Amino acid sequence: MSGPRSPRRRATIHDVAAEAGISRGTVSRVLNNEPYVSAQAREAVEAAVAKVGYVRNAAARNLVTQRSRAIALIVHEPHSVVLDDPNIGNILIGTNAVLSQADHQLVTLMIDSQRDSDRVIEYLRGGFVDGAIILSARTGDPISEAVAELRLPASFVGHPPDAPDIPFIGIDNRAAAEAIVRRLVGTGRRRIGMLASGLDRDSGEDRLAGFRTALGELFDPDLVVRNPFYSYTAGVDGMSELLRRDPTVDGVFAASDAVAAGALDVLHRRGIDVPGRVGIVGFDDSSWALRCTPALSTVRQPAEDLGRRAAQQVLDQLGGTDRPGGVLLPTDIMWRDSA
Amino acid sequence: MSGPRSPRRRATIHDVAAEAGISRGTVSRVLNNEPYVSAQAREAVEAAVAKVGYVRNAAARNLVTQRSRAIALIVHEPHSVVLDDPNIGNILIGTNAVLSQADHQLVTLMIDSQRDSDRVIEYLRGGFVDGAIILSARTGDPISEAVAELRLPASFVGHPPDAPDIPFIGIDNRAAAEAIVRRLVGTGRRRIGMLASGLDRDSGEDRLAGFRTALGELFDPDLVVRNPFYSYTAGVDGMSELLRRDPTVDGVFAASDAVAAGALDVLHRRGIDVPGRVGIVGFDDSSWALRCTPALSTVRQPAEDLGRRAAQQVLDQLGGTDRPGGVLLPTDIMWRDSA
DNA sequence: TTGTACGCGTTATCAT
DNA sequence: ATGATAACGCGTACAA
Repeated sequence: MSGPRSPRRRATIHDVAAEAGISRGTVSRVLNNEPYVSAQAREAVEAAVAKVGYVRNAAARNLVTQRSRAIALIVHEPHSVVLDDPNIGNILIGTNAVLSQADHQLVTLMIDSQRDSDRVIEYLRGGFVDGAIILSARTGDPISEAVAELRLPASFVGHPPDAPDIPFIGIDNRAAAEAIVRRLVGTGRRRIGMLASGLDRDSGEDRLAGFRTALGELFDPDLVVRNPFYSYTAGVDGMSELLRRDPTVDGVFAASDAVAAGALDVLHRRGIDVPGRVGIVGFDDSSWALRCTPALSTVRQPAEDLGRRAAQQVLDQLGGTDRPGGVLLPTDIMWRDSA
Repeated sequence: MSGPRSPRRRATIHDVAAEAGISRGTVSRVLNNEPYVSAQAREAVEAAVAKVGYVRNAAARNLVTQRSRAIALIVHEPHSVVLDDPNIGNILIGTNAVLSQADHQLVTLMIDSQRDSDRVIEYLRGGFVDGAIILSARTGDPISEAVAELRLPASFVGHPPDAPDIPFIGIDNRAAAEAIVRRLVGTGRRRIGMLASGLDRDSGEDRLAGFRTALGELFDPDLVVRNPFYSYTAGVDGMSELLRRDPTVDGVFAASDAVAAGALDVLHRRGIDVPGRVGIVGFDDSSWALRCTPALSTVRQPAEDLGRRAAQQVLDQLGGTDRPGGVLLPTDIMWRDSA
């Protein structure tokens, strides 16, 4: 009942033309919904297509049109981090929505090793995609270099790369951090620490810079605990360390909600009341924020919109519009119960 | 300093051949590391490649080789669920590892609308990929049908599809559920409820069936609360409903760890001791499990291995090996503190 | 409105 | 070991 098993040759335009008794040119025109085809020819082609089971060959089409109608989203992270990052999912949603609308296929590529990196570069070079959106690129990234060298229409999200004139879309991490920390200071805290993460990229650096600015005189370098990852575990470890350094801390700025969640659990476990004795704020407004008790005060990062805008930037470049520069989206403070 | 801006024509083999002063055939041989090329020719080609900045065109190559060396991973879920599902990330890791090893590019495609579905089918048809791995397919899925019709080498993960002879890789949800629920019963609980999710697919159905079998006489249909999603929120709502239906419940089987986490929070909030008054077990052994207090007893799902095996199944088919049938991987019980 | 014929950039076959 | 040349399947001027 499952039809012939042999992988019989795929039908081509040629076969359709023969079946319909007309030329290949006309068949092609019908397939591409071009004008100047008689209704009669159209019908004949459609019938023939159905009969021979024709499906168009993308490689051949791409070869001649020099386009693939596909856009890559490159996630340049160790895989384990990908699943924990609440923003990536939303960025994906936004990107896919815009691309889908424009009839482009989003293909997600992940890089988890040198080998992956090389292969992805080959993939980009090969012309499998017409453009790329790059997440969390680091400085001196081979991917960024390849994109530049290929002059591939691209947009970087979450990271203003080295070159100043390259299109990117992000948020002002520094200003956002400064704003929420100021507000934390406004609640009367004086010994405020930071659980800093991701210092190998702009987001981490900038949040720390904003923290420092907001604190001014109050800033104490001893109260900054560093951890490479934006993770729950980083929060657990960081908070423990922070309490060790100074048991009198009364405020905490966590570099992300996941970090804040870890810190919160440490505080709970030690019976330290939040926000009574310690006020804590996070960053992202991810699903963690509402899952915490008390609900986390945090910076809302417009992740989905970031994805939409990045996709749009790439499409614009494809459409011949001039390369846009960088764009910073505004952030909001979601003030809840943790501070 | 950033080089010419004009998108000058990409160099082709032809250009390389001209530059090196040899034929295109030899250039192609060098590029593909084929034997029977003189060291001299090899050098000349390498120099020419560097000089003219040649990169091979994938479309042309795919057209003639009829292969793309790319494999699709199709995530057939509403996007919002994707980020919450802890298994997907691990499946991805496993799949990518195997494919990377075999020098194939993994491209992740997500489907979040009818439009997406149609486009992805077009993508598959177009020959952009040599095979596909399909996550959480549902019965009667257009994607599954397209894959079958195209005779595309494929492997379904997490779902034994309708057709009995199609390759898939999964776990025995029913047996796993039965095992952990038996163990829960073994702790002396008598009023055990289930927070059932994902009933529109095999995993949900099978876990419920296993639950029922394990309970035997103890089974009470009133104690099964259904929710379409495997989410934290489903756990919150479900647990509330369960307590409403019978405040004396002393055991809960949550269809996933996320669901269990939600249920646990409800229990905490009402001051119901776990595992003292209520024992609760989950499913997945995801990052949720250890994040809960008390740590969750749960079924360990070998997600990464699922991904590896699925990838291998596809590669095997590509290699001409016979289509493998379905494979069920064993699961373990991680017994911790929540029951 | 339709057909013809060329070109897209590679690989593969067959002489040499 | 290397060089011609024919596919691969499609889009598209250009001619009719």
